[in-house]
Amino acid sequence: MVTMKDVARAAGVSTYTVSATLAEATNVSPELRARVNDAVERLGYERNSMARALKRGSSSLIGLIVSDITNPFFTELVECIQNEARQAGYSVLLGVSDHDVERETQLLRLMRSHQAGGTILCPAGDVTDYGELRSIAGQMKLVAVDNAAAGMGIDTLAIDNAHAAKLAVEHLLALGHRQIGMVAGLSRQFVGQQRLAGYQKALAGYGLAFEPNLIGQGSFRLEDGYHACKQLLAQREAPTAIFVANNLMLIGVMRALHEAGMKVPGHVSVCSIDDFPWATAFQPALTVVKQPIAEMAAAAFRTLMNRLKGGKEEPAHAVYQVELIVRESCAKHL
Amino acid sequence: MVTMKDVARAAGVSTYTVSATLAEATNVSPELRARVNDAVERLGYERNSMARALKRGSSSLIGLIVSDITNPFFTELVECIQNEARQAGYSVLLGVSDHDVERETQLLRLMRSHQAGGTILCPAGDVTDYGELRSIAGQMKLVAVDNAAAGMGIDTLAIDNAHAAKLAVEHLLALGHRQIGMVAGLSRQFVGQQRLAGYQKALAGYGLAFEPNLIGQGSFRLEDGYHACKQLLAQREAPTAIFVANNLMLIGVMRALHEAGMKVPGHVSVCSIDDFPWATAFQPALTVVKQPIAEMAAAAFRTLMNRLKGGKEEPAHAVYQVELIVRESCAKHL
DNA sequence: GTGAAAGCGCTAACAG
DNA sequence: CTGTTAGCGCTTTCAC
Repeated sequence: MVTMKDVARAAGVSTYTVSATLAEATNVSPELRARVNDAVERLGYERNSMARALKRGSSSLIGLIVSDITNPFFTELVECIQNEARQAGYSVLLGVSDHDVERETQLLRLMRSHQAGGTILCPAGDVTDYGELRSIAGQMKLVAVDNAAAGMGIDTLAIDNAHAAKLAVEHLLALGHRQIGMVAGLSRQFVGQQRLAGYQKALAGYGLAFEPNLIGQGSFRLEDGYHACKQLLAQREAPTAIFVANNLMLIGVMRALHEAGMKVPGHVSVCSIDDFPWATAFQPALTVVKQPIAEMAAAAFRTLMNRLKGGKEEPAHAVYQVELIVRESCAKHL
Repeated sequence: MVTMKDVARAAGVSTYTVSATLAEATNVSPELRARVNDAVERLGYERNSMARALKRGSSSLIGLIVSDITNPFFTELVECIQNEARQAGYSVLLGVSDHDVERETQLLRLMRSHQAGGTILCPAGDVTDYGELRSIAGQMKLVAVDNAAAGMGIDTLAIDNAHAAKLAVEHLLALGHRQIGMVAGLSRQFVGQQRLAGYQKALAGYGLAFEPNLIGQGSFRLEDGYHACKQLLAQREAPTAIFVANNLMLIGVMRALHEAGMKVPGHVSVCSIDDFPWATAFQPALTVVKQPIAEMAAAAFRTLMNRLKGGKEEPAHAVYQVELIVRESCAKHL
């Protein structure tokens, strides 16, 4: 392994000159600078980030923890944050919690151990799970996205999930549906709770009673959507429309519907939260509530950078606007 | 920041004892071990991976470079490799090259700079782009997956892309299609070249002439599929079937077909390479050639670990079996 | 404008 | 079984 010392020797200068040249300091004479660059090139030298981080007390790493990278929402979030980070000269250490608070905790420790100055976290759990979150994080800055609510003591960014769900369900209601099923998400997460609450609120707004049999419980995974939908279909009074709490479960729902020979929106209308590339390729194109992912990703990174630069404001909870995108998967109930 | 020294002082032992306890060495008395663990707990100590890596000369990081994480193939690959790595005590530093060889090179340098012992790379370019790959990598071990061919001087894992394409096209041929269009991928990548070659080979096997007008050129991105498909549809003699070189472009194709009011498989049959979760949720469910992603991911990681442990075999090129999964998107041509 | 030298926090060889 | 100590490669202060 070629070190800075080697480069210094090859260039006939001290390690300081090498370090300064690499850091693009202004006080190195053009001549030495050239000799250094030449030696770097010739030896194929690459600066050791570990030694650098150790000395400087901080690495150029940020942590990014998501619960499930195969969920298109998170995929895009990772893509966007990764981009932001690269442009700012940071690299991302990726962690996947698989919706497991335990594993999330380990990952947080890992990020800290790697001297990540900060971590963007898509929490797997509830606010109650995060009592010791601050102590795990230590000096590391934390920003929570998606499954986050005010009161975690850190900066958070999310949509108004109850509102998003309400929007979708009201769309169904406005089309005349009264038997509206829901494939709900993890009830121990805010996101799951709030989307269910939004559904109930929409129903209540129309003077409709909440019917527990119309709720299929899931945990945001594909298979959950599949099974919950089958279960819904088996009801005495099957729903004429189904609201699905996220896109991964929507896949499962569509698969179940497909298998059952149910046409969308002919037999049953479907809408869900989270837009994704496939939504328009579908026949019918899928009606969804869209979260502004790129915007949230950029803001999350910006928020983290602010903290890294020593921002001392009170932790803020930013709420992002969603948009109902009406396509073709919901029809009037006759 | 709490260091090992702090822990040692708090526990009334030397740093060695702390280090040994943390390393689960067997030669620390239970009593001291307990005192150390207690102090670690109390102080919220987390070992500094940077210092550790610096001292040991290697970090517990592996690099993972993919060209596009929103491509479900890569998403799943990342998911799988990430899982393997975690189980083996490694963390993954994620890089996205966006099909750009230049950026890929930078990422490789980055991985090296972070002391990644090895990197799993999904190359963005052609073999000719990799003359200096070894010098960029330095001591770092490299394993190439997906867009890789023998002769890169490193371990590679891939499917037989020509065969995969041939399989798909022959399926179309067997159904009676003779006007078969193709939405091809980046011609500067192996994968793109070989899938096109497979298409041509299948045609040749049926004594059919290659018709350049039936090829829509793309670069594996969603929009390419969309535009290439539109272009194909505008031909004097529009194809009765379309073979799409990857799943991201397939989205674009399905979107274009949807917009044009073309029914699948009524008006046009469609098949592509890469299975993905949505394929069965679609109506019709999509016929695809499936790559054994989990298997390849596990093998890639295993191969890398072998090199990390000093394996000295000749670089090998492992070829994986694909499988044509016939679903509903291809119908007999009447 | 440049060099020498002191550590950053940790591991491991050596000494007890 | 435990403590002491010499660096790992780098940045940066201080001296020239």
